[in-house]
Amino acid sequence: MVKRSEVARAAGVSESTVSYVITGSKPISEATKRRVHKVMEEMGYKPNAMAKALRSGSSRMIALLFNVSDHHGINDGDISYVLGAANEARKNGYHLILWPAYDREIEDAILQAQTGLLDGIILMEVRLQDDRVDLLHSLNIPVGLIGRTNNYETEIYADRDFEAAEEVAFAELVRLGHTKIIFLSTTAKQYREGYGAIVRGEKAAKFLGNKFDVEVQVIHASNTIESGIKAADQFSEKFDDFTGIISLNSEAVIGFARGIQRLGFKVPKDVSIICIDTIEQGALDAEPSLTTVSPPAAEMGAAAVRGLIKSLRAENDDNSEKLFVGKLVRRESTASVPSGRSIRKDR
Amino acid sequence: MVKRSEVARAAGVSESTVSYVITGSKPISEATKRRVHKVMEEMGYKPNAMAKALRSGSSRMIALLFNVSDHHGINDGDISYVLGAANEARKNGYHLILWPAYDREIEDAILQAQTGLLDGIILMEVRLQDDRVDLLHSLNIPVGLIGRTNNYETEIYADRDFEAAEEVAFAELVRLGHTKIIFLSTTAKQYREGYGAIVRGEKAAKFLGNKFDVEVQVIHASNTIESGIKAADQFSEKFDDFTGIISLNSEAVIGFARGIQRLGFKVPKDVSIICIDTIEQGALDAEPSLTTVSPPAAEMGAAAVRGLIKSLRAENDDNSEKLFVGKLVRRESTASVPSGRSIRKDR
DNA sequence: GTGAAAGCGCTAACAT
DNA sequence: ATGTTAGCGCTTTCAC
Repeated sequence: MVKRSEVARAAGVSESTVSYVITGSKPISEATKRRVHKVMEEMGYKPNAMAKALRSGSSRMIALLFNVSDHHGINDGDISYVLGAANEARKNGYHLILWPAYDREIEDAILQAQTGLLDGIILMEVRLQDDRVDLLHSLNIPVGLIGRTNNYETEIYADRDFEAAEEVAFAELVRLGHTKIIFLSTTAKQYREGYGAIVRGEKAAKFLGNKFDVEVQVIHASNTIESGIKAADQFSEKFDDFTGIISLNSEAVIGFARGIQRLGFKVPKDVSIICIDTIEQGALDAEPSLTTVSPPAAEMGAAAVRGLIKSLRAENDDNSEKLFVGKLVRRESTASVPSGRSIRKDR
Repeated sequence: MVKRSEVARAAGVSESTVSYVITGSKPISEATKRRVHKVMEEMGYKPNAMAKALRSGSSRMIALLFNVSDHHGINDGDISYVLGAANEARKNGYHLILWPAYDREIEDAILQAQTGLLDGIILMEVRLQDDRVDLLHSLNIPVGLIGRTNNYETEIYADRDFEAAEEVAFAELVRLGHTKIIFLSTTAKQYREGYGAIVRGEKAAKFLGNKFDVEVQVIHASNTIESGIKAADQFSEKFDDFTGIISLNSEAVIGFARGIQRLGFKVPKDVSIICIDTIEQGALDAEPSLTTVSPPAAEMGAAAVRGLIKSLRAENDDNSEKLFVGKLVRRESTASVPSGRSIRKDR
């Protein structure tokens, strides 16, 4: 590896001059610049990243903490958030370390931040009250969130605008004539744990029910197909006059769609379904394919990283987008309510 | 940030002694060790990672190049390989940088390896002849593969043992009485591009057909549900007396299963399906759920990283596992061929 | 516009 | 068993 000093000698200048040429931090004559560049080129000089990091006190590394656990499978769709984040980091001269975190553990990432390995940390699956966020703040470790806490005004984050996203879904169903809408959420346990998506999502559903003057009922299911199928039973027994489904549960909705069809409901003839939070692939795999208002996951991952990097650079970030809606993609699961509709269950 | 010299002063020893205590590279008296440790603890000393990296000439960073493109969607299932890799890196004191690569580009990763930012690179979607591998070798940049080239004997890699995996599937179908088996592969284009999975997969299928003395026909489809549905037409027209399907195509198989059912074939009553290469979630989402011999993706990602790290440490790696089979998981898509069976198409 | 020199925090060869 | 010292490759005052 050829180094700075060798380049300097070969170019007949001092080491510091080479630095100035590279960083542009001082005015250097055109002639010298050219000469130095030429020598660097010829010698195949590559500046050493670790030396720069040591000197500058910044590793340009960001860790993205990716929660894994043995209990529940990984959310395949999360790869989009992660890739969006990694891509944005690279665009800005940073690098994204993928950091598997068991049980939301954060200690080892903190340790590495304190050793100077990490300039900052990105958190996913944020709760309204999130110990991890508080802890990182108290240690002065820069954090960006995909999601957000209750007091997000002071945070760096990128999150879904659940109300706006659901409003798109409600508007679509209302436009199609639906007036009785089921909101398929996750379990009470997860609600209690305070995941922003769930709490904000349910709240928005109720609010929008009023706003659009339609009846809204919430059904809970855990994030599995099985659980969705069970939810379909519940639907059939208690809510079989409802015609619209808006789902916040990317897994269960697949089972739900299957379940109600097994019970004799036609999708979309009898029941229309829109997914708010979804794995795109799952929505495509489902039968019929599901209409969605999907989160722009890659953009959100990118925005969280961009915000974090701006803050690391002490740049202002006031005008950047922090809340994302997502676009309505109409697929096979939505249709108008037939005039004079009444559900027939073919059993 | 408290540093080495401060610890040394506070403990009344020299800086190097502190180093020896930490690295254990020289014998130090128990008393001194204890004292130094106590002081480090009290002062909250954290060794600086960048200084260590500079000094040691090793960043302990590995980049995993993740191919992305605008043409074909990302394979959601790949997250398991990536997480397995990241996890293994951390276990060994390394860190995995997720590196999105457009069009299989590798130049910027090479550059960063040359700046000392990267100790090594992990490649996915490896082709039998892979320019990227050759290039990295020629530049003396350590590489690990998830997948493998034609001359893999000298490579660090973790790959599927396609023949063994398919043998599990063949054996299962044969056990169930199937004697006419369709092998659902990907497109001719991808075959020509020389992806190991496809070339080795098809070859193994033909070999195993002979070995088990069953008839094998290959059907090609691109990696979409639509394409799988079309393949079902082909099946119905030309191969409707075939009763077993073994699929190497994780996307198309979902459409294929749907397509043949629409055409009146019952799964698994008339046709049994086993997936060799699959996204677990997709196999669960499908209706009926699909029997699989899935790749142990996380293990494979881990093995590739482990091999690379061993090589970076100049350790011997001869006895480690490089080829992975995967386990048969029976689900709803497989059943015995009814005695005296003949396919009825209900149309 | 350019150079000399100090130092980021660590390690290890060479003392003692 | 412990200390002295040089230096990893870079940046950045401070001089001229």
